Amino acid sequence: MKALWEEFNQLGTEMIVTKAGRRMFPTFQVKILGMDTLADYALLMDFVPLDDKRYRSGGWPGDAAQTSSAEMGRYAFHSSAWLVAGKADPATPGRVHFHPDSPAKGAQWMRQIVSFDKLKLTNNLLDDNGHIILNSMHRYQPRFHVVFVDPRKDSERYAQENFKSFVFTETQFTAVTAYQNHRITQLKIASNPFAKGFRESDPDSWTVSPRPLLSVPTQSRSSLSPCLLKGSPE
Amino acid sequence: MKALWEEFNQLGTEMIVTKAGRRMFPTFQVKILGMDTLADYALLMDFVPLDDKRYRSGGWPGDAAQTSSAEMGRYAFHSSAWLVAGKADPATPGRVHFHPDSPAKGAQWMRQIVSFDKLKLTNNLLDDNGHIILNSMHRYQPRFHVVFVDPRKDSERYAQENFKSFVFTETQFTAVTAYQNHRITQLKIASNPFAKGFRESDPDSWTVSPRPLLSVPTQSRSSLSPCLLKGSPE
DNA sequence: TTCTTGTCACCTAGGTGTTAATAT
DNA sequence: ATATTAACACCTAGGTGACAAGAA
Repeated sequence: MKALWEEFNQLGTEMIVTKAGRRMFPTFQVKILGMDTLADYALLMDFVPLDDKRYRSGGWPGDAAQTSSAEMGRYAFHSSAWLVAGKADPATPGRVHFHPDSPAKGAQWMRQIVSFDKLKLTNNLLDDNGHIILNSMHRYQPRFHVVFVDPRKDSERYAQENFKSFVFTETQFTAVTAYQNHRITQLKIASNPFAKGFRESDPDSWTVSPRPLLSVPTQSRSSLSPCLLKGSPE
Repeated sequence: MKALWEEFNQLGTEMIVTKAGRRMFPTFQVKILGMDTLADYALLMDFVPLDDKRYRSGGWPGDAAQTSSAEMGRYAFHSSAWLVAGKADPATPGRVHFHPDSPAKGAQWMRQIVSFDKLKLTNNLLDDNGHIILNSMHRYQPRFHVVFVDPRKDSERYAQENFKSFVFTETQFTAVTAYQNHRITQLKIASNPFAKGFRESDPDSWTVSPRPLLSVPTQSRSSLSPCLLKGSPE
């Protein structure tokens, strides 16, 4: 699903945040290699601000080249640019999302793709469902962490060497309470099965190729320790 | 939910088995007390034959007292008795269902009621979904086991003392591919939320009392170590 | 004006007993 | 005859963006 992340990223990925908590789409998922089969690991994610700015939806009525004709919708006027609205709001409570299967053996984690589809984003500063709290209209970079559960008694001493972090730049996004770029909306509708109700193309054409994905297999992912991971998040 | 199990048991509980696997209803669930908060435990269930017999649906056309008029359905003729049809079929592959949260700390298990709602029963001898395999038209007794995960290196030596088993006789049942006793069918429809589509009573009456449960709080559960458990399965 | 909230129709995903057809 | 199977309508449970109303 790396291609899908990059397709969103080229448009400027947006993720909805709600009071109750909203899943990410695409889902962040990884294929893991190189773990000690018999050792225990915890897998988790967190989110770091990409900058210290607050954004707002900008209007470029004249930019007809970027936003041509037909696919222009209600928010098309907003979709052409993000403008800096000022300094970032106060940082949200820093939370971490443990993959619910944590802890588990290396063999278990490597058996198949690990999916963080239970992770939810919220803009409620007082959330007590354990969801990730983000500021709307701010940009974030998801991070993935692997923590080795050290069996030694004085494991605290080795905390620094017992985890590795990974960043996939194509998964960065802007948190929003409503989509700003109409092209993002259309791509979500086209690719998220739960949004199928808003598709309006000829149903027959979906039968053969359910998703109009770009077929650009660009290899631009970044990782702090690429040797440990195979593939990339979905 | 102990009252519900007993209500079914008084009629002769039946559980559907299918090729794909079918949940049990009621769900087996327990409230646990007395664990070591910091120790690891695995929780699991298995099923033992209650006897070495095969049953068949018997008909007592004359028993009008038991099966009176209105609630008689298509299988009413069958519902009045179970007849012994002969010796038990060859034993099914003996399987065990680990609660999916296993292993976990005692504190985690005791935090709330533990529910075995992921457990599924099948009659497919070649099942490879890890479901519990049972012979249709045979009677079974569910068992619940608590296994202490011994941190000692030679933990195998203490295997015998590191687990305890519990039996609740009100959860015994006959495995079937289709319900035989029409009263069981009606009680399932009345009490299982997923069968709500088959309820046909006055919708208004459900508003106040969603389930016509018996209010007989008979205390007849058996347990090999009652002191460890509080309450009973649902 | 711009952003946020709550409700909604419309989906996915999967658990029910029913029913008709098939198997034993 | 009796038991099993597979397709089905009808539910629960919850994930979508649209939309109208509200807030800043």
